[in-house]
Amino acid sequence: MQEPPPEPPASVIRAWGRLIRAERIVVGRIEAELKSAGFPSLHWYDVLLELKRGPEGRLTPREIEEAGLFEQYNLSRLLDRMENKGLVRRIPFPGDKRRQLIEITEEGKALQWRMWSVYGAAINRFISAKLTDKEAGQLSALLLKLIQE
Amino acid sequence: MQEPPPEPPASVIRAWGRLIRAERIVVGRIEAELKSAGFPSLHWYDVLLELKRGPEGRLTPREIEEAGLFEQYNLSRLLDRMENKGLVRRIPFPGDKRRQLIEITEEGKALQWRMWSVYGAAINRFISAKLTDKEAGQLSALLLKLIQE
DNA sequence: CTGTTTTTGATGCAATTGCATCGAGATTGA
DNA sequence: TCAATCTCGATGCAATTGCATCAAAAACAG
Repeated sequence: MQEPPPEPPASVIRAWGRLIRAERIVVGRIEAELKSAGFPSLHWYDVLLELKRGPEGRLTPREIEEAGLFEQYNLSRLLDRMENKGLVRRIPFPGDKRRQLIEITEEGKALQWRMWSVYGAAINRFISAKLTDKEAGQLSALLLKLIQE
Repeated sequence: MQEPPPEPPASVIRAWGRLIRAERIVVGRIEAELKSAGFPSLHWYDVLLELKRGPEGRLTPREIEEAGLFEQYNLSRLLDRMENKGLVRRIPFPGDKRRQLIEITEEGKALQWRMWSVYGAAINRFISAKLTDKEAGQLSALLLKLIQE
């Protein structure tokens, strides 16, 4: 015999609802800023930033996938689009013909840089302005608990 | 002359990254549970729940849109799909021929209920298990600051 | 009133995402 | 060694989302 699962606590349900809302609202606002400045979406930015941080500006698709929580098939096609725009370049992976390395181009680096000026300003406006440094730290710590395991 | 915008504080950048990650990870886990139990996505659930709470199980599309942060065109088509499955019904809005009321059906109510047993259990597993009641309250309070304005 | 503007919901079309599966190349295990 | 399995990335096709715009009805302004 199995009991029905206990109702989640009201505090948890409220936190969960706000997590979804806060994420959507802030992402929406930031995406709107990027778009109105003529830039592509945050996904593009994420790929560019990960690559820039990687050794020699290179990562395998799998690494990008994990870092940015992409689906394999979505990333594959996103990289197609980015390659078409000259932001990244696919190069062979030495010693394994299945794999490949994605390398950020100079153009890609430049775009990441230009996007950051808008993105950073948006973060300031939509997040820094609403939280003290201490509160931001508390928020990070709480969210980390959710991510772990 | 305009200064470049100051870099957002590291604490804020970290919190922002975690907000995105936490949301995606938890949504992903919960959606996976729902799907593997044969249920539709959280969007459907959100619509059903809002309707169930509304007076007589009825709301206008605009009200659902605002409550669930839907785009107008997405909601319009989501309601098409839900109506096709017999979960909701469109009825005329008395005194305004532009508007309409969306009414949840008995089938819709039943689905919301069955989904909740899986959804609630998932919330327990993925959130309640990770946060104390007090922490959930702190998280809500911090996220509220982000949402406001 | 009556012409203009606003609100509400729908829809054609393009872009993106999700799902299933594929082919090529590595890796494993008897 | 070599057949079976697994990993990596791509892709056909369906579903969903985003964008622009529309038509109808209501609200508004003179």
